[in-house]
Amino acid sequence: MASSHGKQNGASITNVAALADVSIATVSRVLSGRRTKDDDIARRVRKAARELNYSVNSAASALRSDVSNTIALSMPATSTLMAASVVTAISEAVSAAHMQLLVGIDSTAAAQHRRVKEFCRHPADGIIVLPCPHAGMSLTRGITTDTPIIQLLGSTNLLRHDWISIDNGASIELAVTHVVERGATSVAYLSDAVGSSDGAETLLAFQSSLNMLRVRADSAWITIDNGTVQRGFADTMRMFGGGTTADVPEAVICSSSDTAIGVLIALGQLSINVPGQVQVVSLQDNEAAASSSPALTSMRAPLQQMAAESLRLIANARANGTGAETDPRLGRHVMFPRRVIARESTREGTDESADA
Amino acid sequence: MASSHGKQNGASITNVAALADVSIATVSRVLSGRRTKDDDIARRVRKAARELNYSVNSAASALRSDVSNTIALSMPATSTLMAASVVTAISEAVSAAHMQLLVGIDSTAAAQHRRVKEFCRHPADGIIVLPCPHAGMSLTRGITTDTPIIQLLGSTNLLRHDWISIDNGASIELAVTHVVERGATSVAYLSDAVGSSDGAETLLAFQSSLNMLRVRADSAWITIDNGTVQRGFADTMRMFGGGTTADVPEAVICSSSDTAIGVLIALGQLSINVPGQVQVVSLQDNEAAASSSPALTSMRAPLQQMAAESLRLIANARANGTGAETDPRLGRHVMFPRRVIARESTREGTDESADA
DNA sequence: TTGTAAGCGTTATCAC
DNA sequence: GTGATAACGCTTACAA
Repeated sequence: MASSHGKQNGASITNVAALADVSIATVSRVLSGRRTKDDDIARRVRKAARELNYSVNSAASALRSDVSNTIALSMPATSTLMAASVVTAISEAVSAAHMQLLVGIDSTAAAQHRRVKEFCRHPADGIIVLPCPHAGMSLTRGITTDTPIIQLLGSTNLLRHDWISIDNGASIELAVTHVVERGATSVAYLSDAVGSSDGAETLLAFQSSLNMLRVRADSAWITIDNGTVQRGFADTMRMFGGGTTADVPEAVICSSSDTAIGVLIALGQLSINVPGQVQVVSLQDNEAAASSSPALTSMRAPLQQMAAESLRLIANARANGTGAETDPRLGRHVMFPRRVIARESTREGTDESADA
Repeated sequence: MASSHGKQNGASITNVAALADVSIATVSRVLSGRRTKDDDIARRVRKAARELNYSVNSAASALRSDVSNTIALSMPATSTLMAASVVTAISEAVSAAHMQLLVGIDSTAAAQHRRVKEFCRHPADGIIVLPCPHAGMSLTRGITTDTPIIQLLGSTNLLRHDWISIDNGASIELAVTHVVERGATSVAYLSDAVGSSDGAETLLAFQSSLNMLRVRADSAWITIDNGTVQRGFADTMRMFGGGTTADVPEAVICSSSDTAIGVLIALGQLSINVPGQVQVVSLQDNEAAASSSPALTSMRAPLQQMAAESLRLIANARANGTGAETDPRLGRHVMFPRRVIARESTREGTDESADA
């Protein structure tokens, strides 16, 4: 073998053991925390490891112990911000647990099926699956494995495993509550029908929130269309452009931030003050929301929490054996509501949410 | 150890060898393609592997051969679409090469430095680094490794390794050419000054394009501001809202799609036809661009090509030994211009770019 | 071409 | 608690 390609790093456990004058078994125990005492031996080992710039060879460790310290993530190829934020959140949680993150991105359900199968084979301690938009129930069909699998997001429990998702109903209820607490007595809802079942669920919950919170919504104020800026602009011009005597809502809730920004622009054009005369909220935060003027109050899924919960479920499954063996249920279903990021487009209220 | 946790998959190379009635060495050779003949033995081995649902244990393979078939990607925590698309492109290229992708996301230059150092230790055959926005030259300081490292994007060669980036100058020249070919003789440019050195480079190239292509641009048509929808709306109202006799450009080029969408809305409000009276182009595609009306012509970096080139450079470096040893230069620098995705906001021209 | 056998660096087992 | 030693599953000289 050419000299150009050798060990990446000269130090192995043997060198550390020699320098610390102990056996390799002791080094392994000290460095993996299986030896609790913090005596002279432990210090010597740690010092030697530091001096040699040693870190364990994960391949050897994985081979011997069957623990790879690796989480695998399978997700679709959407270029949506949500997806990017999910990866970031999971990466941070995985790093915090001193693990590595393996990512596979596929644009079809079939490719994702192959990917998950591949992940099951060997190198992952746990698998997180964000199902492709139109994936069927067959995502894990024919796959039998001891590797814990959890589904993140998606509209239905496709995998028959643990499932972490967003509570759409609770989310919009929080949005309506937010504007009502700030004085609104009537609300419009510009729905984005894209995620069909999600959209329907949200719309239903919106209507029940109206009753619960005694808020009025004219049927012309509830529209279903795409999530573009222009749609928000056009809907607002139609709703609010009818002269001073027209009946208009005191708050507008939009599925997408783009739509909400269209609303803001139209209201600005009509010289209607936000949040003074009308409050505006988006159910889904994006980068533009924070930099619009007025800055847009919007909602965001607690992805850090969801990522942490994913790892917790995986760790549990590994500790207890596969969930399906010890637990006859399909799998736990944990739902998180989105949280309100209060910005300038709604009135200041009693609470103050921090804007990350 | 509890029975719940054993081998992920019962089949190992020994089982395959037994079933195919050959030695494990032969199995290894057949399955790794080191044995070219396709005779009865090869078929028996492949059949046995298939029947046992066998796939190599990557940990064992990596341990023995020092080849992990893994590419590591370090990137910042931007939630921008560009970042998401980069990961997708790299993931696809890596999968096509039958490798795995390890991802680490960090929000500070220091964390990224640690990450790259960690990646260098063991489990990666090559490392792709997207530098944090404000990373200094110290990203790989103190890191010595045989693992090939390449920098993707970023404004300067921070790593002193091979570097793949976007040709901003060529990109805007292509944008100007695009509208000029379609009849524009005067152009406005709504610049986004965020990426300071990128922005400056682009602005400079814009101005030299004007001379080269004999296009006019009033100094009031070149503005530098944020990349929001509202900025595009406001700038357009100012430029075009001055009555019918005002001097207005025949094309508007925007750094960001959001800004361009603001331009479209304002022009619609002013009843100015797009692309008939004014063409609009964005230098950076996003999801909203395709769904606006009229659909927005915009530019997109050829990320698939850039990802493939990254892997090619890594493979080269591995084959030739570390670049720095055999090649005294800092590293190759490969630049790709963005490509025009022609949509409705510019007139139909001679060529027709496909919209992926 | 094929089989035999020696490792790769680590963790688990078993004596002490 | 510590140290010797045997695995883990694979690739690769080397011998046949």
